[in-house]
Amino acid sequence: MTRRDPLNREKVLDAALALAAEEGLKGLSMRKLAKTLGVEAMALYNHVQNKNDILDGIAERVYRGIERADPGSPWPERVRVTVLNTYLALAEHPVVPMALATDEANPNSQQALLSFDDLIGALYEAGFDDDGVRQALGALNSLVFGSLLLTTSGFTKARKDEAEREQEEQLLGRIDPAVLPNFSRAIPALKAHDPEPDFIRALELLISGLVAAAASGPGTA
Amino acid sequence: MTRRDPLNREKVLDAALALAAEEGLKGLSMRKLAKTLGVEAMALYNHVQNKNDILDGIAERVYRGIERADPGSPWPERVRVTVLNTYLALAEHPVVPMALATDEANPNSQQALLSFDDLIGALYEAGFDDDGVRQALGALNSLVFGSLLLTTSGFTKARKDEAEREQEEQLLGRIDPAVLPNFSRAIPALKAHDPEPDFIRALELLISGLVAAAASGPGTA
DNA sequence: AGCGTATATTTACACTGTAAATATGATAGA
DNA sequence: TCTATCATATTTACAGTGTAAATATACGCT
Repeated sequence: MTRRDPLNREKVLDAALALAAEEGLKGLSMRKLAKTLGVEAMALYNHVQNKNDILDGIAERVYRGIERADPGSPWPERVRVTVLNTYLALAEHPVVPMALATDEANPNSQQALLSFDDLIGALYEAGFDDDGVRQALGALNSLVFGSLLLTTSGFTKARKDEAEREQEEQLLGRIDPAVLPNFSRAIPALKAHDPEPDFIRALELLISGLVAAAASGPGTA
Repeated sequence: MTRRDPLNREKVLDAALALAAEEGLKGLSMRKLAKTLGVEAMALYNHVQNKNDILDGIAERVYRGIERADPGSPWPERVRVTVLNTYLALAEHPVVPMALATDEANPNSQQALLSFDDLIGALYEAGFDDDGVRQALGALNSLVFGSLLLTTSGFTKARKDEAEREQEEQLLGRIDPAVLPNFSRAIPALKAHDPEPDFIRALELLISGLVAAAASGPGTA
């Protein structure tokens, strides 16, 4: 039953990205994905190795969309732009950091390594030695993925359905200001917020630290 | 078939923590868990609401094990100790950050909120306003979870089995130093490393930034 | 001794990913 | 035009998942 307009990998990845955007990583199943394409589940396997391959594919695609920093700009700016662009690209497709963190997608795709390469290049140029580069890279990466995952998961998730919102209300109601005085006080500020400005501030904090460390000697990040 | 020594919630959580330590979050299934307890899967439901309840339980238990900072110490030290102790406790049970990040466990358990409360208290004492507290808390949390998840997942995972190691070798072999000059150079430094010292350095970086921000005025973190 | 209750098992259902075998239909060659 | 080939899609199947419902078991108490 070859169709007049047969499937191909790109269409499968398109549909997967769309389905994951609606239903999340756990809602992305081969059968449901196939249904959105008007096909049976096993048909997908003609165009894709398996489900992990799909996740690898969408991760690689999202990484490909990351705008690269101007190689001529000073290194702190290169770090800032590379990290921020990575954050922004991944934030548009929360399924990707999720899949990377749960090891369902390969974090070392060729496209991902390109971004890493830019970042590492900037850090070497800053004067860090190998250990310093590893530390700085780890810190920046941690901030990106931590921010993305925390804002996606229950900590501070922006999009909540009715049941979740109700459960949250219940939680806040059960909080005893005598037991958690500081948390209670901070509750209004912790309410769902645009995570991007907070991320940018944290990134600036980290970059300032890196600039200071780079100036004060090689090695220590 | 009540047994001479019946199950209880604590035993289930013990076994779940042990099984998850061996097989990871995805390897933790009700049937396998039951088997380690010499019981059928449905027996677990007499002591636990469902699988999410188990994950909530082990998360809460791990959070309970976090040593709290001396309330008398200066705020940067309180931040340092609270964050580090959180990191250390979660690092011993990687399944917990994983379950929190994937929304399979409740990140706002009573025990978790206790740690948050300490942290938030320290930040208010530092002079941050509500927004500053939210930003600083988010940055610290992101660093903790990002570090934990990245070192657990494929990015820089320490424990790898044979297949993974082989796949990694293959990946490194396919890297073209002309395409990824900086990454190639950094490969030796990126090899599996103890993540804890790197985390501590990154945390110090962040805390330094917070100290500076707190001194320079209220609000901005 | 026998009843009630807490606990454990059995069975069942709707899902999951995917291997293997089969069917379909478009295309290339005679 | 007929037919053989081959890429594509479907069907069937299996082992696994979480868990609802019904059933069986054995303990403690009166």
